[in-house]
Amino acid sequence: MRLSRYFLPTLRETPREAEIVSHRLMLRAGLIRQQAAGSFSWLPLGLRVLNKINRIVREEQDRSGAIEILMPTIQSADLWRESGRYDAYGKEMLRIVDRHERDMLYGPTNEEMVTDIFRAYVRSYKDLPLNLYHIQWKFRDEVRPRFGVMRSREFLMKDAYSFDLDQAGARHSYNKMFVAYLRTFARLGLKSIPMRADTGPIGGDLSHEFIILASTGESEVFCHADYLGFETPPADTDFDDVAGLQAIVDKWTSLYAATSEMHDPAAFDLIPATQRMSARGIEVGHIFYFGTKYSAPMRAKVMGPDGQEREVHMGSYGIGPTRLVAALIEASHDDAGIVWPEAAAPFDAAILNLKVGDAGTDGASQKLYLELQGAGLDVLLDDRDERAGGKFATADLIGIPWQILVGPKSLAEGKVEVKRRATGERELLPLGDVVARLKA
RNA sequence: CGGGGCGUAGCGCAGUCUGGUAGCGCAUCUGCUUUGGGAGCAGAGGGUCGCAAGUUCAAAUCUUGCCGCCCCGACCA
Repeated sequence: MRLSRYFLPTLRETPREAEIVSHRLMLRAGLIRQQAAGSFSWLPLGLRVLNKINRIVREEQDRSGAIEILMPTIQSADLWRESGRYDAYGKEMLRIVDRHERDMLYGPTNEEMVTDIFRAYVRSYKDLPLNLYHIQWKFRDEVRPRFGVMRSREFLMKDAYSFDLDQAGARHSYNKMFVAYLRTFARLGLKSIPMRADTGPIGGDLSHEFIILASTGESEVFCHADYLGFETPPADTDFDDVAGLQAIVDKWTSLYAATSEMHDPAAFDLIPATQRMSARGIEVGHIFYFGTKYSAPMRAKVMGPDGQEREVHMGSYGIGPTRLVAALIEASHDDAGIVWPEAAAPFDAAILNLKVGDAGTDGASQKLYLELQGAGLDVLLDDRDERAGGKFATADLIGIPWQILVGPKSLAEGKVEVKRRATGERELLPLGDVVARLKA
């Protein structure tokens, strides 16, 4: 993409309403625009990041055996009356009446709807286990939206729903998501720690929040420092290996870890003092097992091997991609701007033509641009007729992992300077070596 | 929902107390000079001062009502 033809509205000054660093940087780097309280448009650069996150989320959901669908945002109130949640949910749910005076709602979550899909088609235990997920916009009419996309009213959520014949099966489904979540966050360059959680309005009796540590995090967390050294389950993990998965989950739940709501100071004090860690954290995922909470009132049953009908055991599993964008920034930024992990970066590399109009730098920039694209990289070419300083500031602000400076001085020796955003390291490389360096 | 704050050019702000020509910086546009870390000079464009009613010869400024946004608390992916 040529920056001169792109839509990248960066701001030099921080809009007044933005308080936390991720919100400030998202506005300044031109990722989002606020449209109302807790409601945001995603601008081109922000959408790129969001799409990259979604792709990783999808890959790990698919790897674990979950299957993608897409359900509507607007739901009928009748489904929610069946589960009893239409009255229970409260004012957070945005209720709408259509032209025929039918009660509708903008979905805050999809347990009822997915249960309806399930019961319409699945009759036999032989079709289990089943895990259906979608990535869809949700609306929760928060009392107080804040912190930009961290707590917005409209937000994107990956929500998965598992169906099993019994509790043991459901436990395995839960463990699959548990491992998939560990992998998803790790691939985004985040160290996540599963913490036992309150089950809240979704209900149920087994639940974990996945918390990433960030000094500006919204909640206080307490955990054993050894979690930071735990290894992420590898890509070739066998998700059908019941005992193997259970062993991974057991390991990742073996040490103390709790958010402030679930904190037990006595248990925390049992950790050796050097390994006691209290920090700030951001919740990026939440998983629940809730048994027959929905299958019972909604009569989602299958025939078992013994010829008996029984209610399926369910779980639900959420990740907020829009919130993850903010969480990534909270976890990784500096005074100059965002420092994207490579997996989430909107572009892999930026070429900075330091003297637009100069035949040498113009030609070299163009050549590099085509070469890097040909090598399969997403490249942003800063070909604006602007001073170099502005280009550096923009590139740092939007956090592209690699910056390639094409200026007349180094070019005189046939070289360009390659800079890493994360470390600030620079090296002078012959033009022809750039592709190999970035691919390495 | 309780408490507090703020709405003036795209962004950041001054002006409001004490009513009297609507300003500053950045951004934008034009020209020239510049080009290795947010350039310099000269010029230009851009405003229902959140909305409405009221007071007044006169309202960004005073009064009342409403709307929007932000922060703290309670609540939450």
